Amino acid sequence: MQSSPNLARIGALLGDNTRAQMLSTLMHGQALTASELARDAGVTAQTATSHLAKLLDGGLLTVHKQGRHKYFALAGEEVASLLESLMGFSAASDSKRVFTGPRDKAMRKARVCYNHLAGDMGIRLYDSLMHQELLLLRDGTPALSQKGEKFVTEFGIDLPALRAGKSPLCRSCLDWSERRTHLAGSLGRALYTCMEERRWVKRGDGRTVIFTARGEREFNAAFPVS
Amino acid sequence: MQSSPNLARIGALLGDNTRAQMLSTLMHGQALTASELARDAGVTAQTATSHLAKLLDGGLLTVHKQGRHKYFALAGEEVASLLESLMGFSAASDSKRVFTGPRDKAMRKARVCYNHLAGDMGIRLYDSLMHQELLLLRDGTPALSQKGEKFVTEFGIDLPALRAGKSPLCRSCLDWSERRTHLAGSLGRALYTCMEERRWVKRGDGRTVIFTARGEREFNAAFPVS
DNA sequence: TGCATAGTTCGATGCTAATCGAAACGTACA
DNA sequence: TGTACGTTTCGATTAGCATCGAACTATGCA
Repeated sequence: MQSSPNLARIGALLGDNTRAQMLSTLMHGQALTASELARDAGVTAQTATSHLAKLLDGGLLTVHKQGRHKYFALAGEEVASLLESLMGFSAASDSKRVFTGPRDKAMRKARVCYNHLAGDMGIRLYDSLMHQELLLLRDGTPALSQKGEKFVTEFGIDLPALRAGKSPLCRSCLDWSERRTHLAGSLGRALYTCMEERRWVKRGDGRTVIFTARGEREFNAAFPVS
Repeated sequence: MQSSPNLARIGALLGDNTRAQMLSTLMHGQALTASELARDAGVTAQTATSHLAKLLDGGLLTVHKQGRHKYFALAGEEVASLLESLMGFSAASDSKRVFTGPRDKAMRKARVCYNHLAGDMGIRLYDSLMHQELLLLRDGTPALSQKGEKFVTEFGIDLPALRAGKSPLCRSCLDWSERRTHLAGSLGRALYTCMEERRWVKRGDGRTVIFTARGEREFNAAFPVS
């Protein structure tokens, strides 16, 4: 009768502070070991184990064993995207809490979301790609135009390698601070990686991304908006 | 440091069976009284009161008092859309549960999602509007073309009245069964209402929507796909 | 004015789940 | 082979919260 067990199940999974903290941390995009996650969340290893087992069972995480370590990561873009919208909703409805610290300002400008660029700069990237018609919407999902394929290849991206991967090339992801959509997918991640390699950006505290002065200049030149 | 309290807060709200059931029920789109929701969820009125207070406080519901009754409804499209994606995720990851009953089949074909049409038929509607260029994408969100304005007016929709309302005319909503986007917003709701008035559809169990034979024929004629 | 019904508040109860200490298991490395 | 470290299992404790009975307030109707 009720499809609610579904909802309650996933809700309960997200509803615990420790697990929420772990998921938040994993939104950075890196895979982390059980003990790193435990330390970060401020619980003992035993407790972390039980939480991670639940998150795995719920399909939110994947694990990959390496020697005596276990690396945990978000199960995929979909999970990241889901979390991003939840956090967005939460931030919006949570008007009591004032989000005006410098840290928050940096988060709004640029942050990483499962290894792709989000925040104001993420949206500028998306808008620019759209505006230059490097990216087109096909059935509601973004796709590279021929011009776009040429562009990203020249930018330094190995397109065939990305296509060979199992995750989709382009996905859109809803930005919580701007309520606008930006580019995710393996292409989104590759673009961000290129920016790191070019030293346009470096990671700040938490999920924040900091543009160097030169980085921002070159970003604006490469991705102009109207 | 952690933006997790946000996540945990909303998660905890959704993580209770009774509250999840209430939200599920409210996804039908109708506003219901506290006692109706209590009965539907199988709890006493006191319990329902406490849950509804929490959901209100969390920004998921709105209330509107009428005499000695209190009508509760989802706080808006965004909430509905959020719940829809959560349920979708849940259904996808929940591969143990087999979703093959006749009821589920009906749900996949057509259901109501906060008073607009979802499921297979919802997507056909969206695709048809796009294909006929009645609907265009502007900055990623759908918008009516001039041709589209004419079309929906002739279909029997009072466009100026919708525009006067506070909720946006067009929104896209992600369909959990099809993983595709369909039309929400006040226009989406108005189109569904028109279909009910024309007796193309009637409500079935839960959120299911049943097309009459004539209804489906006329729907297909009005909204052809490629 | 009085009665019925909708909704709320309070307090007590019971269940679920998070937490950690202790101890085990498994892998790496010397 | 032994030691160190990452991870897991088990059991006991505890805290939070959903639930309901009982009593209260508020609204509508006769």
